[in-house]
Amino acid sequence: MIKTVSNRKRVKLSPKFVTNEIAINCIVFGYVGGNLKVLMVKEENDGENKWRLPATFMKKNETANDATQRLLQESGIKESIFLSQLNAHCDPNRMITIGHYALIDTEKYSINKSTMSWIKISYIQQLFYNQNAIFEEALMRLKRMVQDTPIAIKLLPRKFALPELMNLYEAILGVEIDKPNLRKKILGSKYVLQLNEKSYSFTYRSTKLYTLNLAVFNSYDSKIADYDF
Amino acid sequence: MIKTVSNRKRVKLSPKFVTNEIAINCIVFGYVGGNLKVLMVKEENDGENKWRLPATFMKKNETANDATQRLLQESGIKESIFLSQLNAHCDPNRMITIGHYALIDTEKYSINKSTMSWIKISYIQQLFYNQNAIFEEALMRLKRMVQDTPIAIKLLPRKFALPELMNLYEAILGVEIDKPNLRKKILGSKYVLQLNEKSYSFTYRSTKLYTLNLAVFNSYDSKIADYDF
DNA sequence: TCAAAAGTGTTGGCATTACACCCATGT
DNA sequence: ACATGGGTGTAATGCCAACACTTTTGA
Repeated sequence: MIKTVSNRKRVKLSPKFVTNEIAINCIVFGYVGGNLKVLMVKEENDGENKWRLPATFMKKNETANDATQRLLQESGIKESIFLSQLNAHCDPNRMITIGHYALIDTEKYSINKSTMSWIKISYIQQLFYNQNAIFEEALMRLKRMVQDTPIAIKLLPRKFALPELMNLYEAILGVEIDKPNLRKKILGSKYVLQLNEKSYSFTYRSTKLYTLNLAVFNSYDSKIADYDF
Repeated sequence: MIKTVSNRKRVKLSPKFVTNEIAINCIVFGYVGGNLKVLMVKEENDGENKWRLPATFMKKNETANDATQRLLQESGIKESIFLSQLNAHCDPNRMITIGHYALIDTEKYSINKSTMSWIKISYIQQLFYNQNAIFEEALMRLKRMVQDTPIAIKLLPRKFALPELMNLYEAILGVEIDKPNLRKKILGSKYVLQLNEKSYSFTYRSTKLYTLNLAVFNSYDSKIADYDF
């Protein structure tokens, strides 16, 4: 067996090693008004209103995760469905930004800052600095997760219709979904329970309502944890 | 369309926001002597030789990727098959460590530092600080990649036998592989070309040798790029 | 009454799994 | 000669994509 170091002397940094300020930003995904949206911050710039990703800096005694939780709290989001770190992006001589992405149940929590709002992902164009790269990374990770786990259901309201879920999948993946196959997959999975109610909220048509089968869903929690990386 | 900020005033940091020193470490995987191994650094500690992951600190003008490349260079590794960032691990009040993992063609490059050596992954026990978490993360990412892409072939010597590839898969995934099914998969994929040679190097038995079909393999480069996240 | 959208059923193909088996060879 | 490990073939399975189809319902 290989013996490894259990405690090590404190490293002394020579001047050539820089220390940096650490920025945190978070791509917050939510399903709002039938659309996949991202939480953005309004910023006054030369009298014009423009948008950027929510961001903060790491404080003393905080981990990156702590700082991100704080960032969410400050926006009125007490809890997220899922939160994970993305790559750290380095802008030499400027700063290091650790990206994150979060999934939010927008039925449970509403943002409390007038400077923020939900922006449809198709509207997001050119972000400044490295924020586009981080956004793309978040979207790619969301796509991967949504294809391999049932987590998308948690983005929907507690009572939802299958066409609504299909609409969400299409928004996230950016492709058309085959309706019969999606129904088979979802209903066959036992993730959802059918309710004795019908809805007119999503479309003008009435549709059967379903709700998450928590017991079955929770048995997949360990699989969802894999998507931390 | 939403307008976004294209340039922003420099942020002034208040004293409550800390700046940190950024450590880099890298889990370097290689296939050596029929085993999956990781590059470790010998460290004198109270007269005993112990092992740790290769590490450095980010210098001025460097990105995390730059620093990792430098770390590899300093060990004699000019090029890697694959290199990707892992999560940043935060130890409050101490430092931030950005993990990386690299795959190395050990036939092409040999380490030039007497303080380093290749350690079988099954021998790696308790690492100090957060290095275990980073190691587990690297291994999980490697497993995922190896299951979904043919990259494992690139870890092998230029000429290799199928039982050797099978052995590598078993070492990485930690499970038994069904021999007939693996053969079908690999040979059916056209990733490999059969050579008119036989080998006695891997086992005492003679086996047919194969080599990577670069043209076919390269058509999957874009898929491999997905594993940056 | 008609179009659009909800909802159902059938099919074929592809990939994965399990496993039985033959063959070559080093001891 | 025989055990070990290299190498081959086949059948069962399950998943997924494609698509034809019926039913409902709001306008």
